[in-house]
Amino acid sequence: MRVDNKHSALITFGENLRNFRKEIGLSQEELALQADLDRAYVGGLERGERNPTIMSLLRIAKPLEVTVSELLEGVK
Amino acid sequence: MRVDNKHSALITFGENLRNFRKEIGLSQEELALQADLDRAYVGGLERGERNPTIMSLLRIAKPLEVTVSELLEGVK
DNA sequence: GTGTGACTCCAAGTCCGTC
DNA sequence: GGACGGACTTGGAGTCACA
Repeated sequence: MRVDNKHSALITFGENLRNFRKEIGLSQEELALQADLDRAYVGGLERGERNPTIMSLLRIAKPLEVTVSELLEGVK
Repeated sequence: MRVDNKHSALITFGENLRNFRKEIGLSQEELALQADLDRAYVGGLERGERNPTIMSLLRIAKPLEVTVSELLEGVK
């Protein structure tokens, strides 16, 4: 299920994710492939519609070459 | 269900959490109350047996007066 | 290349308890 | 105060088709 009531924390995380992804010049599709995730799932993360767990954050962080902590900078 | 195969990322997070909690001088029970979480759940987090979501991290971070990013420092 | 709704499956998170 | 377990409900993980 998607997060209907989008929380600002998830929006902020999604923006961070999108920024990091673009910096490295990947498409959602390419990132999804490298993170071994579905591209629709990655898209949902960027739009703040998902509330991922630490382990999911870890899978996303690795191909972006950032830490989980960096992905969550400014999240409150 | 509890996480049987404890991942090092979750162990690291659990240690961070325990350190922050003790610094502020709260019991697991008191923290759970302030975070509006179950006391058994907070214990499980500290032991690295749980894989929390961003929103759960946020609830824990608030009473500890730290950021989610700080809670996940060193997690990889 | 991305957004979105709908779906299944199983883990996140709750609530009770004992030691 | 903290570790741990059983049983339960909710919601995240993961996937697909189609726009």
